[in-house]
Amino acid sequence: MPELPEVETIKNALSAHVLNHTFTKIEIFIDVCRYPLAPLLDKELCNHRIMELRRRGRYLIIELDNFRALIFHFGMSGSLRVVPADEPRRKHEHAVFYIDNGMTMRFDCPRRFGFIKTCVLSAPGAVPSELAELGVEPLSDEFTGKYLKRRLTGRKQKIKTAIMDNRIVVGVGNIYANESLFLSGISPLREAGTITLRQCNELVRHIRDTLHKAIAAGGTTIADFKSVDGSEGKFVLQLNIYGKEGKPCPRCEDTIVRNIVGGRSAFYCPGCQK
DNA sequence: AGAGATACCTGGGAGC
DNA sequence: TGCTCCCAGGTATCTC
Repeated sequence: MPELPEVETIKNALSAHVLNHTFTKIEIFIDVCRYPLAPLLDKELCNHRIMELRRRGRYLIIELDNFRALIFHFGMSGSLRVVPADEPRRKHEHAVFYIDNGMTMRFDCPRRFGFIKTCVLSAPGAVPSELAELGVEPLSDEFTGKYLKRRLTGRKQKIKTAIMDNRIVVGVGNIYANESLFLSGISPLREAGTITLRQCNELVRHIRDTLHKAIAAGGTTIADFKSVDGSEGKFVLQLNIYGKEGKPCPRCEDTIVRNIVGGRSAFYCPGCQK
């Protein structure tokens, strides 16, 4: 699944192929991914220079020279690859962008959880209004224990739900949330507002740590993508708690349990996560 | 307004 | 072997 580091990777690799180029044609092959794809047929998206690629959270933004922008989200199975225009289309390539250099950029999304939106920017370089509410980047200096504590104060929702809320911090998925709560010794069921500053510091440290490990482990994906063959890399993360229901806790050997929190599986050790 | 539930979708694994 | 069922995931939207 494209996590935050992988979207960054996609952005960097894609830049070389599309920056300062134009799309000459856009084709869609299904009506709807997460949202309708018909807006991609807007002629304003073609024959305008691609000015900049940006990442915000798990969103990729491609900005054109006419205030138009494309916002990509890859859901859990989406990807972009750049291949020659005459290469046969794969089953789940739902949108094909023809580039003025003979290549195509293809949006592949088997589970259709991803999306492509179009938007009009208020100014060059502006944040699309759709993304204005997003919280801080987890690897930035803004994401500190103090910041987290401030955002959690007074919140009654569970801590796991809170750290997965992208209005607070972007890019913390279910696996990261489970793992970083385990490493911090905090139960996912804890009321967010009761987490102390000290625990917030720990949580921030472990979220960053887990992300950094994911980046390191994602190296294969990076290499593959740069070769533009689009093959998926092995995203390997050392998991302590995720998916380990019924197994002994690696820290205290109590039995790991699973609970549904915010509609998602929460794995935790009742012995050492309080 | 805050918080929780749900829809969206399909590949893949489990169970029969 | 082949069938059915259910689950995973992030976001937007709905309801309470």
